[in-house]
Amino acid sequence: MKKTTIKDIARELGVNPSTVSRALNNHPDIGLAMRAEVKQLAEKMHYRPNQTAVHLRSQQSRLIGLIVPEMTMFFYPSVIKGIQEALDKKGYHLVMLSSNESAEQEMENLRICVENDLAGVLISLSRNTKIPANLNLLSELDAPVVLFDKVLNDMPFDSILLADERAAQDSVLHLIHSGCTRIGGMFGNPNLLMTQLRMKGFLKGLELGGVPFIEQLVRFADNAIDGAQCARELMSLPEQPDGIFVMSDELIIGAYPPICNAGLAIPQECSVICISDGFLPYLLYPQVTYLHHDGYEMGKTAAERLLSRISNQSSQFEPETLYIQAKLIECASTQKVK
Amino acid sequence: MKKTTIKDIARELGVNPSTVSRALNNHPDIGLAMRAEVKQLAEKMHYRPNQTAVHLRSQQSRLIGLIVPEMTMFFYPSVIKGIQEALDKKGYHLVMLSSNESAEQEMENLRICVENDLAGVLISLSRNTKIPANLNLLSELDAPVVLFDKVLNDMPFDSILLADERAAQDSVLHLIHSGCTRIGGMFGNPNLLMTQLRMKGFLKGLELGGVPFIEQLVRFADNAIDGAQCARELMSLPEQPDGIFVMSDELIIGAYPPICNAGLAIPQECSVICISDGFLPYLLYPQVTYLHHDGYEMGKTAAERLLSRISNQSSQFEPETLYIQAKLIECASTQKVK
DNA sequence: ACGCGAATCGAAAACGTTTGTTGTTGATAA
DNA sequence: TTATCAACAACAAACGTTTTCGATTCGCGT
Repeated sequence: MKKTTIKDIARELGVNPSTVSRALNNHPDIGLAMRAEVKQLAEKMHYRPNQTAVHLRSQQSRLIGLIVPEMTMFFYPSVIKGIQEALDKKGYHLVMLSSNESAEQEMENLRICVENDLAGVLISLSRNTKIPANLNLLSELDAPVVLFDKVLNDMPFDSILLADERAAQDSVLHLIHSGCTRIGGMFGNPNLLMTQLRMKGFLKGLELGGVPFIEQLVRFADNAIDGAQCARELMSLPEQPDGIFVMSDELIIGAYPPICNAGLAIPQECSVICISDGFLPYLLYPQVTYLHHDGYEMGKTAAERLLSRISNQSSQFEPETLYIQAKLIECASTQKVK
Repeated sequence: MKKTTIKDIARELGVNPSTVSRALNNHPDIGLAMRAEVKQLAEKMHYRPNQTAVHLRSQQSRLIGLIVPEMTMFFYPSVIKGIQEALDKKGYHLVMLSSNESAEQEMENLRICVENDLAGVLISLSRNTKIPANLNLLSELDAPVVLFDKVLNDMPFDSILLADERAAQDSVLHLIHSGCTRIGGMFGNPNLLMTQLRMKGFLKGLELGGVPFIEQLVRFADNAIDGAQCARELMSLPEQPDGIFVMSDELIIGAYPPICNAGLAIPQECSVICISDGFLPYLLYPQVTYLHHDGYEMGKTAAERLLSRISNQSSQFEPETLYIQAKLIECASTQKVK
């Protein structure tokens, strides 16, 4: 069944399409009688405005692109939820694209955003993205861009980040206050800004807490499997750690079983703390204390910022970086002292 | 910077826009020399076809809608991954909408699909959706619809379902083969088709295995919290179960801790099996044997079916129901006999 | 009676494509 | 030479809106 258009209504009523359009949009030029008549018929004919045509004519879309490296069960579901709520409120909708951790696929996704003339784009960068290659395509996109979570330095866009350094620092300090003196750390790929910041916070925490940095207790792993291996190495050292900071969900999931099975009592002999989306720590046994990396909050913040950039499109702007603070959620696994 | 259009290229070359369009689309009417010239200039001017205009003119979109009840970390991330891979291959993109378990929001989302003239829609129904209310809006949508996972009976659409009954039956039989004789069950909302089917499989499994059905050992819970409560009740019965079937991820996550803490050795005194997306069972301790409800497979199947309906739009069709088989993944928690 | 400003609506162009039709060449065949 | 036919490209309409610019009517004050 063909959809009814403005023209159909106009023909039926013997008026001009422009009149129908104005009537439906409550334009003051149209008399109240006519408005009512038009609206009533529109209702009766199940008229739905064709957003594609609106978009083409008005030159502004109500679609927002979201590009993520991979659709994992950590973090991104809650990010998406946050984004959607913010967008819904303003009548925008979400187009989901995945780069699969490939810079090429990411460019391809950007091309899709350009071609579909999306109103704005939210990006969490793939781990293989280098700056200059993607930047020219990004400049073709004259829509606002907001980066979140996975970003690179010196990009001319708004960024939403976890307060990584602070979260790592707080984690370490919490371990120290629980009585730890030999603190290990498990980190992700050292090329990532995120890793560097959390490393920095880790060191700062040690310094502030007056606890020495022990290089052998620090490991870098790219994924859960690596994480498990590193954890085994760590726990089989002659002088084991009495506290471990784990930088992410992906790592804790691999590292925790080996840590638990190493023969040390948790948390009495070895405390564990991590930075996490907040779901895993409840499931692992014993439960893990963590600094909550709130995906919902981050998604919401990113989307709101993007929308505000869209409405103030014209005005020049300085790119800003907003930080989401991580909150400490305490479970059994660090409560060494009573 | 304004985007270059076909008109710009045409003006630059002193030819008609239609020639440019045909040249870019390798229409045989255009000479090879002209084609090359056009393409070269298009490249140089960074021309990107405006998909909105293409869509309006050709009357076919390359956007697919996805409506889910809620963006949870179980199941849907892998579903989305499966959908995206299938869509990507054919050059379609995904618009994500959430109904938040509300029938009204779901209708609103459908309206969005209609207004944006999406090429097709994938729906996992909200738990509050009743048939007739949404059906008239669904009929306005002249694009194909495929339902998956959460569906209702007697809807004139393709459906992709887990082989629920079979999965439940296999679960129970596996418990029985492990030596269980007093088998409990935890189920979701009894109004859901999914619950009814899994209940049916549960009963069939008992029958086939020659083990009696014990009504007191069966519980219904709407969510994880309820699940925990029900599990406590179950485990505090005078005659405890020696095997428990749990119908879903949402329930096992609430129910497992009480089950573990009830004083029975797992799996020696009480075996546990569930139907799951496949992630939780590895995290819980002790690990849980499960029948794998593969979201990726389901998303892929649903998307492929939708795309095939889209290409054969014209031909009449009989709605079909496809079943995804669940595979048994064995962990420690049911291996009672050795 | 004349002019003037509201009030209401119509005509047409525009957004960027695609496509059916028509027109212009140049070459080939009769 | 003329008719015929490719080959190529221009013209114009169309998709469904919105919006600029006019056109018409009516009431009212002078």
